[in-house]
Amino acid sequence: MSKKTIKEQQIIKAAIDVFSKNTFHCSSIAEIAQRAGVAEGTIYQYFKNKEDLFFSIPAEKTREFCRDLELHLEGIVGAFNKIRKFTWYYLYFFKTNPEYARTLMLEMRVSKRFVKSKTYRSLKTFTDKALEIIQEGQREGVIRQDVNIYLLRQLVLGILEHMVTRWLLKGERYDLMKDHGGASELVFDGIGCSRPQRAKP
Amino acid sequence: MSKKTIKEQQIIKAAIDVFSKNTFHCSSIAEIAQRAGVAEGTIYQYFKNKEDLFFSIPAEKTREFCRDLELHLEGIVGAFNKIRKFTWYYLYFFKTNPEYARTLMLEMRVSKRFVKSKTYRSLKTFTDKALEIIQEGQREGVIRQDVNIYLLRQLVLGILEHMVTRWLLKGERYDLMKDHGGASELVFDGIGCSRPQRAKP
Amino acid sequence: MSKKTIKEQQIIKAAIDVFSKNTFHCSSIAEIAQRAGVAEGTIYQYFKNKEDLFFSIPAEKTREFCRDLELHLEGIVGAFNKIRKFTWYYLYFFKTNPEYARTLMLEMRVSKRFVKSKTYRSLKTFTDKALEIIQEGQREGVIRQDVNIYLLRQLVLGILEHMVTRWLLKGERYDLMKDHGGASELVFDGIGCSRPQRAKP
Amino acid sequence: MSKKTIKEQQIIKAAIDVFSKNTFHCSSIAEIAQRAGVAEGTIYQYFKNKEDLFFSIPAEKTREFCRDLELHLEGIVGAFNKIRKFTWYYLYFFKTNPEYARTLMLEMRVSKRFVKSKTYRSLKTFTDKALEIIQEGQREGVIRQDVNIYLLRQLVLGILEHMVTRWLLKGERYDLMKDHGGASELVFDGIGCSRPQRAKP
DNA sequence: AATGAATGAGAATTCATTCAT
DNA sequence: AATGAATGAATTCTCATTCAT
Repeated sequence: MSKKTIKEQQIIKAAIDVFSKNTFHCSSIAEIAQRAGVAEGTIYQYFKNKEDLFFSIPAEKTREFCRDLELHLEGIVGAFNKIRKFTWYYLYFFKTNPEYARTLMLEMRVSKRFVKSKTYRSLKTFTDKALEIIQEGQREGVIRQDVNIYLLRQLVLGILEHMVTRWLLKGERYDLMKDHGGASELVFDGIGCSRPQRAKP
Repeated sequence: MSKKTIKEQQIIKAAIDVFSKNTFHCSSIAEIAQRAGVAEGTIYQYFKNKEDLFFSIPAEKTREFCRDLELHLEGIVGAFNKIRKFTWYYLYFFKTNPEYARTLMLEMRVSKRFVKSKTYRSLKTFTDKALEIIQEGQREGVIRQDVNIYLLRQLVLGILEHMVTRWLLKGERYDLMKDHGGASELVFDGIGCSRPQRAKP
Repeated sequence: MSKKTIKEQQIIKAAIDVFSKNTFHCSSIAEIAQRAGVAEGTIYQYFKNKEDLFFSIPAEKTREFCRDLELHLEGIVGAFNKIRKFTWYYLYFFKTNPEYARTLMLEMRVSKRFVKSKTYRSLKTFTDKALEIIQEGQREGVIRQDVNIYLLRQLVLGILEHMVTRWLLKGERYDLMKDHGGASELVFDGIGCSRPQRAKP
Repeated sequence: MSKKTIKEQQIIKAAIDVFSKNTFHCSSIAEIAQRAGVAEGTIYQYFKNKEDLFFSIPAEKTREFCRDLELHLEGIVGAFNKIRKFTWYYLYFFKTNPEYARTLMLEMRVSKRFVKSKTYRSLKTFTDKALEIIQEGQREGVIRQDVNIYLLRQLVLGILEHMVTRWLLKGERYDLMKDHGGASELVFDGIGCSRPQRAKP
């Protein structure tokens, strides 16, 4: 990792800490600089402005997320099992990165500017993965053919997002994954998946 | 309506407009006052401060929402039909109040201070209604007995919230209700509801 | 006392309370009105503006002070005894009117606008009295002829003022009159008074 | 003097000018900044807030006063002569620093917040000096042994303070030092000092 | 005479960003 | 490349005063 990149990483790490404690507006460049151990001016060597720094966070973190997601899916057979692993990892990732979770879910996800940003599009890698698994499921015949796969993906991701958001707003006072069983059974058993376990007449 | 209440309403109306265009921080009291046709100082006769005004919006709107929801549910028989109406009205309400939708979904819902506020608790009237219908469904036997009703409610409301949020972030460029059929079929046909129409052996 | 005067008195009483707690600027008409049990607008029926009300306080209190001073000096014989009584009463008055003392000494006395005001000149009644006693002392021969009586008056009043001010700034935590003996002995024994008791060679 | 200190001095100089013209409340940061030739924000780099800037004035000036006082007392022999010089320098200092005099005497000296501030305690250097001289006088035998030295100091400083305050309130229209002779003779000849020149029987 | 709702001017403070060193 | 002092725009909130009722 080049010297430049090391400093950039330092700054992003500090930014995650600071942005996760406060609103975008209430987070100050001064505090980020202090935490990163650099001068305020230095931040402007690496990032165009405050918003640019802000949006650099998910770009970085999404790369990390996708890389590890691939590892976790490695060797798993069957779309159904992959979906389980996918949702498990999603919740696990945010449970273990609560600062980032706060920043992404409570600040960025609801920002129109973010949705239009280049970074937002980088999340596509991840949503594509979800779609890919669903399609695999259809090919395998464990997901009904007549279901709208885009709608299905939206529901799955929507519920996951909602679970994380709710957890954050409740102050992370309960185990984010305790509902994993219940909620995902309801959703994934129910929605769209042919349920071979239920005998048909 | 008293003269005092009229002015208060004017200010809230202006506040919804202004807050929906920008962040809380980027919305200025000056602009709200101008839109409401009052002096800046007048706002402080009715509201303690900017945040108080901000949180007064959902208090007011939730009252309106609940009142009309009751009307729409009037005369409907069967929990299943009530849920359909409930989700229909939910989407209809936000479709026809997009400014308020933006303020509530993109700003307030993700604010920890809002979640702790008195106003947040006033939303209980509405979530209670959802639970009531689900319970009715269990009594009627159209919803499985073994399902966790709180989890079910969370899923239903979570998906609705997600649909509205996504619609807002996409710039309201499609019809929020076009998915009503598909999404709610997926959810409500699927989740927990025994499907009497599918004959069992 | 006419109805008008009663209300005026109520307002001045409330004003003394409020102004003595805070700076002129930090005292609000709203609080004075509330304490006086009248509407804010009513105050403007009796006083031109905030400053006018402020300056009306010593006008009123000085009348009270002078009236009672006369009573206390009644029947006292000898300039020297009169001075003692004068200083005693001065300290006694402020000790028993600490709110007014704070307002007069810490706020008004140092205000250029007050020194120029009509009210300031009303204090003349009182300083004239001091001069009168000193002159009497000269006539009696207990005060040296060669002393500048204006300077002498200034010293006496200056020390008294200083004693009260210091007491206020120290939070009124000691007895304002405990030094009466010591200080005034030093001053009045010492200053200017020919001391016939000390025989000359 | 470092560049930082130079700018700090500029600001304090401007602050003295502005605060001496108006009340603390009526003095604006904007005007101080303008006079100092810096941006408003710059003031907040050096001072925590308006009050901090305000209280920095006497801290600075007291240092100057004490330093020069020592020089003026240098080489003077005899407590009595030292007291004369002390009072002379006191009046001389305020006569030549009328802006500062106004700020200190008419605003700060009567502020409870100031009396509690750290800066106020720095004035101790100066009052200690007065006490030291008085004690020297007692040792020399030119001041009576039975006099309360703290009371004596209070009287001396109180009269000086009063002379300056009166001069300021009268618009500095007369020579502050013209009474130096008269007043201090009255006080220092009279109070407490054994007058060996007056032969006792 | 009394009210009190409405006014709107006014000021401190914060902080992202720049740029000379 | 790194710094951090300097900037100055931008905004909330207060409160004396007015005036229609």
